[in-house]
Amino acid sequence: MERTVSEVARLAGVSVRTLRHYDSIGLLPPGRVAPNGYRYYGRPELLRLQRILLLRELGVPLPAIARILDEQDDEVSALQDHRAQLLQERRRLDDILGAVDRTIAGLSGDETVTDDEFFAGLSQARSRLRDDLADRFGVAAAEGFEKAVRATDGWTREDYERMGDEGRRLLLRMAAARDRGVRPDSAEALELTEQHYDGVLQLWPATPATYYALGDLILDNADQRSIIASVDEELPEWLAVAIRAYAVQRLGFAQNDKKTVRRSV
Amino acid sequence: MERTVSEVARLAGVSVRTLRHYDSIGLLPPGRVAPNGYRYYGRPELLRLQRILLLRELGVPLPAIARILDEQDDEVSALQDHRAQLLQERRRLDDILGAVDRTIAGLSGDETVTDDEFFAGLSQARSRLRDDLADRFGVAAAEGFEKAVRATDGWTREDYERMGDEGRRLLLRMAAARDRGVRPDSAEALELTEQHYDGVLQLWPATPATYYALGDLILDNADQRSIIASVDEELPEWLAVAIRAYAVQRLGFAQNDKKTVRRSV
DNA sequence: GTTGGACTATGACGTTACGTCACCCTTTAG
DNA sequence: CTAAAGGGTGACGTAACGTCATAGTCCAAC
Repeated sequence: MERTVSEVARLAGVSVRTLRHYDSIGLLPPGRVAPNGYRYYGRPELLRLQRILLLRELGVPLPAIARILDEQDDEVSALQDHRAQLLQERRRLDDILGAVDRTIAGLSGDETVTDDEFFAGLSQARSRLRDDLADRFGVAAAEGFEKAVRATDGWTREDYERMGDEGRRLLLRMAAARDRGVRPDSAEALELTEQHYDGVLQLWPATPATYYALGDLILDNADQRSIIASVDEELPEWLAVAIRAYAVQRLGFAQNDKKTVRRSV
Repeated sequence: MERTVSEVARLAGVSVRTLRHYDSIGLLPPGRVAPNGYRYYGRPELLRLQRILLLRELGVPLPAIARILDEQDDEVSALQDHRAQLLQERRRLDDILGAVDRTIAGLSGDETVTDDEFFAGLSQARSRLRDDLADRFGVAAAEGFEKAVRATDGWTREDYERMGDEGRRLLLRMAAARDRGVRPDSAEALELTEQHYDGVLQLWPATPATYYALGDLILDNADQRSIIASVDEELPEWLAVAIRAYAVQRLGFAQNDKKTVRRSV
């Protein structure tokens, strides 16, 4: 009843190398090893191999299989844990797929939105933002915004989309940090927020006070909020706190000045 | 405007090691390398890094990113190819998830089907199969089946499920072979079918003629067909041909004998 | 007895995208 | 001038084997 490696391999539908591998990691030692080093497998080893291969097909990593088979780890709960990981993997795949789709749509000119419509929409979004800025910070701030915007006159649609990607990447990193439990006023968050501040500066001559107040704007302004929320549902609140913390801790904005800003509305 | 490794790493949110890696594989050489070996990155490298990271987040492997950026490979079609691979990955994950769920359900006693119901269902399926065998091959064959079945008297539900897994694994390997374009009468298919034949022999004293006729049974008998089709939609037809080929080429069943079998109905 | 083909064995490298030492050299602030 | 940052180059580890390269073993045929 003893089988050689190649016989077992043929019966089980695996390679000889796989059997050698399983031996070397101690997952499936042969029942007997002849003096010449040849491996021979008996019925118990064949049965164990069946169980190994079943779990392997379910995507369970080999060390986990060893635990389940040897240490009498509960098979059901082990599989349930594994199932949870598979689900997470699938969610990650879905996220990536969504991002790929959006990217393809953007790059391929998005038939549903022509360039004209794109720029019209951009212009509309800008004027809504301008009005909001004027409401909050006064006409001067809105004019500063318009002036900075003029610097983008020569931009192509691709330029905008490239910049959008860059911003989205930053938001993704913030979302990842939030996921890891990073507080919005921690040093790590301030590092990230600094990049946000730098980005904002390129489009708007923000002062410590106006940057502080931006924390409110991204919560209230529908356009801004939805951009951020599209990356992570709970990111707007986190970013708002981070922005205020950055303005206070790194830009020296004092809470007392807050009224000044409000008054300038 | 030149940045050191750590500056670039901080700005882009990657590790220094990653930049060294990208340099070593030629994906992102620094704009300038000082005599002391220090790497310095300029604006073009930062922009390239942005594009690299965007694609990386989309799950594109680094060599593919290099092709896209350097060889002017069409970005959109490259992403579409990538998208197709992601979809395939997700399908694979879904398949595994389904298998895991079925396995968990089986192992945890499947509340929806009690042991009593399980054995009742088993008994029903058996009697349907027995009737089918009697119709096709005569009462003697059906009795042989019953006799073999008695050998499983002491089996627990787990034993049955273990054996079902074994059978399913064989069917999976056949499905994989079929997917690769293996013909059901090729040598490789005969190897696999031999294992099917061995398995059948344990439950039923098949003769070359009856095994040949089993090719029809798995197509016509609803229970058998659905078991096989649940693994792969098009497997029943493939296996039917493989069974007939095996009976002829390995068991020496002659086509002329076919009438004999039919007559015995 | 030997020859040859089939089978077996043991390394060791390759794969993916870096993380993590270990060890050494510059630059810079005090 | 010294010590702390920060930079550099290997080299190993990761998951699960595939794929050589090299060498010993077995068995049937001559």
